[in-house]
Amino acid sequence: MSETRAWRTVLEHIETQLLDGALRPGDHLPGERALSAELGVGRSSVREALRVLEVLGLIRTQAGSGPSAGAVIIATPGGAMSALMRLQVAASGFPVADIVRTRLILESTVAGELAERLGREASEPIDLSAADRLLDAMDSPALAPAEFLALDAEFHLALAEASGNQVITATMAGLRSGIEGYALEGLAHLDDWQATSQRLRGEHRGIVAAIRAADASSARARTHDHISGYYAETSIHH
Amino acid sequence: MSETRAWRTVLEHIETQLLDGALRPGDHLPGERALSAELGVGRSSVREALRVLEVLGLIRTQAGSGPSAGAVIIATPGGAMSALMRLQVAASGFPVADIVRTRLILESTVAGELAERLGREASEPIDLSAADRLLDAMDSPALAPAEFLALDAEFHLALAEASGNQVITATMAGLRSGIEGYALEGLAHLDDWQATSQRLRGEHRGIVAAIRAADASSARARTHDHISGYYAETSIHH
DNA sequence: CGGCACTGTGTGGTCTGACCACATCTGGTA
DNA sequence: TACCAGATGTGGTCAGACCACACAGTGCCG
Repeated sequence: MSETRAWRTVLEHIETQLLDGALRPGDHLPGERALSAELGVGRSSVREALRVLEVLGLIRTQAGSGPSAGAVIIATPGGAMSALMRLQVAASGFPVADIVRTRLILESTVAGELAERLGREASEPIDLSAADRLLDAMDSPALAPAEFLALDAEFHLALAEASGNQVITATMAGLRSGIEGYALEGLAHLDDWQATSQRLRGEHRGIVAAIRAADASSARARTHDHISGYYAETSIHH
Repeated sequence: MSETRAWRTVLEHIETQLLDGALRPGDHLPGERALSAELGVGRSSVREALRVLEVLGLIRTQAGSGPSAGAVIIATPGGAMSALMRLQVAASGFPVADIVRTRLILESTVAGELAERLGREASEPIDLSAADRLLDAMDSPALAPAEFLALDAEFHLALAEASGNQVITATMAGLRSGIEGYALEGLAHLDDWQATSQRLRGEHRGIVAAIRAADASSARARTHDHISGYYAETSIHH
C-alpha cells in the first residue's frame, strides 16, 4: 500500500494542507528543493506534482528570488481541486446539440465582428485570403463528402483565425473534431449530395460577401442559418 | 520562439496529434526517451507533460515492456474534449485578452438565453438556486479577494450550468482556470478592494435580476459590462 | 547625499546520467 | 513439449549539474 507514486505524495501533501487551511491562497509554497527534502522524494517528482497543480490553475510559478516572485504561489482555494478533477472526469462526451449551439454562438459572433472591424478600421487589414482560397477549393467538381467536409472545416477555422482570437480558433477546432464523425455520417446519408454541396458553397460565399460588405447583422444571420441549416439537414440530433 | 517552456512543446505536440487524428484512443505513445529525442527536450520535461496528461485522464502509463503494457496509451474514448480545452487554455498559453473576449461572448449569450427561456417556457423551469446561494455567500463580510474569486467563478459557472449547455460550461471552466492566477494578482493590487467587491456583488445581482425579469438584452449587456469592467479595473492586459 | 551599476545569492527551468522494479521476450534445459 | 532463468526495454525515481532570472546589497560616481 506504500506503493504510492512519489509525485502523488507531493500532490496529496499539498492538497491536505489546502483543505486544512494550512495553505491559503496567496501563500508561498516551500521551494522545490525544500519540498523534496521534506517529503523525501526527488525534486523531479516534486516538479511533476507542481506541473499538475499549475495546469489545474492552483499554482503559479515564477523564477528568480524575492518576496513577490520567488517561490510558488497558491492561486486557488482548496475545494477547486476536487471540483476540477470531478468535472474533467465526468466529461464522457458532450451532447452533439450542445456542440452545435456553441458553434452557433461562437461563429456567428466571429462573422459579425469581422464585418464590424472591416467596416471600422482600415488600419489593420483583415486577411480573408485563406478563406477565399478554400472557397475556390470547394468548387472543385466531384468533390467527395469527406473532402468537402475537410475544406469546410478549414474554411470555418480560417474565419476564426482571421478574427485573431486564438481561444475561439482553438475551441472551434476542438468542437469540430468532436463531431467530425457525426458530420460525415450525416453527409453520407443525404439524398442529393450535389444539391446540398452547392447550397452550402453558396452560403459560404454569402457569409464572406456579407463580411466584405461590412454588414455585421447579415454576416451573423447568414452564419447562424448556415450552421443550423446544415445540422438540420444532415439530421444530426442529440 | 524558444520562449516556450519545454514541457509545453510536448503537450502541444501530443495535443496536435490528437486533434489531427494521428493519435487515436488505444494507440501507444512513443517511449519517453524517444519523445525526448524527437522533440529535443529532456526526459524530465517529457515526464512533466505526460504527468499532466495522465492526471487529465488522457493517458495511462504502465511500466515494463511488451505490447499491451509497455508504453503509454491514450485512454480517452472521445470525451477528452474538455480536458483538451483546459490543456489548450492552461498549458499552451493563450493571450489573456483572447480569453476575456471569449468569456464575453459566451457568458453574455448564456445570460441572454437564460432570460429568453425563462420568459418563454414555463414548462422546464430554470434552476437559479445555485447562483442565488453563491450570491449570498459572496455577501459574507471581510471576504478575502481569493475567496471572493472562488465564489465568483462558481457563480459564473452556475449560470452556465443553468443554461444546460455542457460544452459552454466546460469551456468556461477551462478558460477560468487559465486566468485564475492573473485574476487573483489583479485583485491583490486594487486600491479599494471593499468598494470593488461591493460593486461586483451588485452587478451579479443585477444580472440575475435581469434574467429573472426575462429581459434578455439587459442580461446580455449587464454580463458584458460586468466582465469587461472587471478586467479593465484589475488592469489585466495581454 | 542620492542615484545607479555591479555583484552575490537563491529560485524555478532544464538537461543528463544513473539506478530500480517490473513486464516481456528469449533461449536453453529437463 | 513444458518450464524456467537471464536478457531486454520500459516507466519511476533520484542526484547533480547548469542556466536565466529576480532580487538584495554594495559601493562607486556625480
